[in-house]
Amino acid sequence: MGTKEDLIEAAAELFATRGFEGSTTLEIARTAGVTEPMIYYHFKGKHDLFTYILTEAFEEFFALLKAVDVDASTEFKKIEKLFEAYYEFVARRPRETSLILGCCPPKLKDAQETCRQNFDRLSSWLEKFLTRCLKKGIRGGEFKKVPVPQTVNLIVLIIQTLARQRALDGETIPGMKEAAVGFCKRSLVKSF
Amino acid sequence: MGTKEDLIEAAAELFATRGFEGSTTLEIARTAGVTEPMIYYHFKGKHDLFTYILTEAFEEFFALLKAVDVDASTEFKKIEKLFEAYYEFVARRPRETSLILGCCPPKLKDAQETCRQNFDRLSSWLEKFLTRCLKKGIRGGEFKKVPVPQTVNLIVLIIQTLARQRALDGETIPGMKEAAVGFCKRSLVKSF
Amino acid sequence: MGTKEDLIEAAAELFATRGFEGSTTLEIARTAGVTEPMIYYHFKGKHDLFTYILTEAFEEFFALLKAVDVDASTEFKKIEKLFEAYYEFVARRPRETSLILGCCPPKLKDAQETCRQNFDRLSSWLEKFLTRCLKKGIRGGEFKKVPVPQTVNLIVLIIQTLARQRALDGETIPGMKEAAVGFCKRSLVKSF
Amino acid sequence: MGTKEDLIEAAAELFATRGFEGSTTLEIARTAGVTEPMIYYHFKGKHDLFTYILTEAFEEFFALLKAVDVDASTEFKKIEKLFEAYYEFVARRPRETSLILGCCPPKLKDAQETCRQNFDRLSSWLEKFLTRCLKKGIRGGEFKKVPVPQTVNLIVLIIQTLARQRALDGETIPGMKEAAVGFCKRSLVKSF
DNA sequence: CATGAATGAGCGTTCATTCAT
DNA sequence: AATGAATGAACGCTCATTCAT
Repeated sequence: MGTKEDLIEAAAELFATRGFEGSTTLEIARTAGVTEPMIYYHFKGKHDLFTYILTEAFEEFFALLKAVDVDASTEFKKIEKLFEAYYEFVARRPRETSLILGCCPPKLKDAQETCRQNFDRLSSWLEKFLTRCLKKGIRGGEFKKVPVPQTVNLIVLIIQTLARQRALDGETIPGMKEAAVGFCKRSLVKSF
Repeated sequence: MGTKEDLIEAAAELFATRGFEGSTTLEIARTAGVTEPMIYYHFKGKHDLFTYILTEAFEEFFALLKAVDVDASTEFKKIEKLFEAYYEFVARRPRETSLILGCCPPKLKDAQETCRQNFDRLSSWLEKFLTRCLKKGIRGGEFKKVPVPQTVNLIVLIIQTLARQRALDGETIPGMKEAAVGFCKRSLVKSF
Repeated sequence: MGTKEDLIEAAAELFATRGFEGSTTLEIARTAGVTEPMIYYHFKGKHDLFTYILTEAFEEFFALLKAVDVDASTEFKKIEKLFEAYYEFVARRPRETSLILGCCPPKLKDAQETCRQNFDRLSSWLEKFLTRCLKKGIRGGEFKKVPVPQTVNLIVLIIQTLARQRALDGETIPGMKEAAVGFCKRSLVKSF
Repeated sequence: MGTKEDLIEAAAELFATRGFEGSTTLEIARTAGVTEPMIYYHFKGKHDLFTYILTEAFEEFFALLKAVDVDASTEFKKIEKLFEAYYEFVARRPRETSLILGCCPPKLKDAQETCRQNFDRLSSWLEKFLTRCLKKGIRGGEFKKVPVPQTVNLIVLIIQTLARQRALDGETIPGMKEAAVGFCKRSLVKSF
């Protein structure tokens, strides 16, 4: 495999487990089996390498999410699909999930970050998607009359933390996804 | 105020906003208005200072939780009280909440950490408390028949992430606590 | 002697002989008999150390020049005094002369440099001083009718290059100052 | 044009503007539109490339100087011719003039440098040439009785610094050459 | 209690150079 | 003739920690 791929591989692993500041360029290079300057041959620097990995991960994740936003027999089915998309991504890219949902480095708080844009894009996509679901479901009599923005936030929170848990620790309690879907269903769907 | 308190104050603020690795001993000392070696006079080092702050915070938090574990008219009331205890702690110690629930420094993953013990103690306390609640509630007919360990994990997850959100960003969406309690109530309580 | 002074001493020596880019912080520290981080304890960095030395040198030099700008029996006496001021400075601070007049690092070309301001200040002072001398001398019949701005530039050039030569190589040809003064006198003064 | 010429062109430009240490092999290669290893195909290394450029420049310069050393009606005419040779070279090869007369890299101080030999050869040629001029002129009554070696050094100094000034900054003050020639003439020639 | 001064170890980064192709 | 990939060595700088006072 190419050196660049090795570097990405090594960096993803280390960033996910030790964080950005906690991983050194020397460690990354050594883990990749090359010397430090190779990082600077393939990337502009440590930060660029980090951004590259995150951007790639976000792209793949957004592609997965796109498949969620389609018609379904009920509104709750759509929410269920969202759970599945997250679980799918965790399964395929556990390390990247840690990076996206996990302990985001304090740096990402700065608005000028490229990565920050992806975070915001994800948040607003989720918000719009779930808001539409809930409103339609309530109007159509499928859902109970729940406060929309707060419930949206709750569902996002549950999905993301669940995915993060799974990415970091693995499936410690089996059947979490089904339980979470059930938990939400009981809380939302009328005839249940 | 004493120097030690100034140091704790400054360190708590910096650790909460910049993270452990992102805060330097020089910054901490300067913010506290003293010189660096004072850190080593009062504590064994940067790490010890961090541990001290976290341990103190945990103690206060555990004291708050103890008040939750008393009799209540219904099992769900107990869960509601747990929500309130978390919100109370966030209100009183927002910085410490960030430290306890927020992006925990990767170092804390090491099992030998003193802090890790507190995390585990909190987890197991919550698990035991909620497990008892749920089982009693189900047996007594108050709750629907939900899968206990998974639901326990879900409630913990919701409470903690909610508290963390509030500590980090403030009450961005008003009425989140009530919405969360309602969300859980609908999902759990039979006659609702 | 204090560490800061040792660092200044070592840095002045190295900067003068090897240039800014050619001197490393490690060399400077070792020559001063301390470790590298001491540079960063006493100065903001390598660049700041350089600026400090140059600024100090310029101050001393300007003080010397101030003594030149006084009344004298003839205009040429003033020019002679300027030669002497330069030679005095070379004798007292040979290394600093090398820095001020010698191979200025390419960086100093940037207008935003603090040092650049000193260079410009020196240039304009010399220009004004000599322009006044020459004009007065010509008007008063002491000097021949020479083209003023060009002759000013020539005298500056001679003085500075001579001083630089002396700072870098020492007095290789004896009696250079007297010869230079004579050279200019023959060229400028009428009754000679 | 061949790759080697492109490299020389690019390197001359960069060395002249940024200095030897300030120019990197990557920059040189990129400016030349080739890759770094080409430098090592055509030259022994960065240093060799520098030496090559300087040596070439010196050769051309020496050729120009040879034309100066011929008979002329007066000794001062010869000196005037020397001024013209320098100005001719500046006009034809401004970048190389910067390299030869400009802030010579500190490395060139080492005696073992190939370039150093050229510098010395130039110096001694100038010294011999001007010494002969002055002695003849004094003996023949054309020149005033000036101290020879010092005056030689002064004339060299004036010519070289003037040429350097022109190469680095352009003709900032017009008529400098004429003024310089006039300055020397008044100082040297008796019937003037 | 408190500090100014000092340091070992390490970090991200750059650079001239080399090598396999 | 030319290049992509790779590296050893060094550089400017930071940081947690220590020590003499």
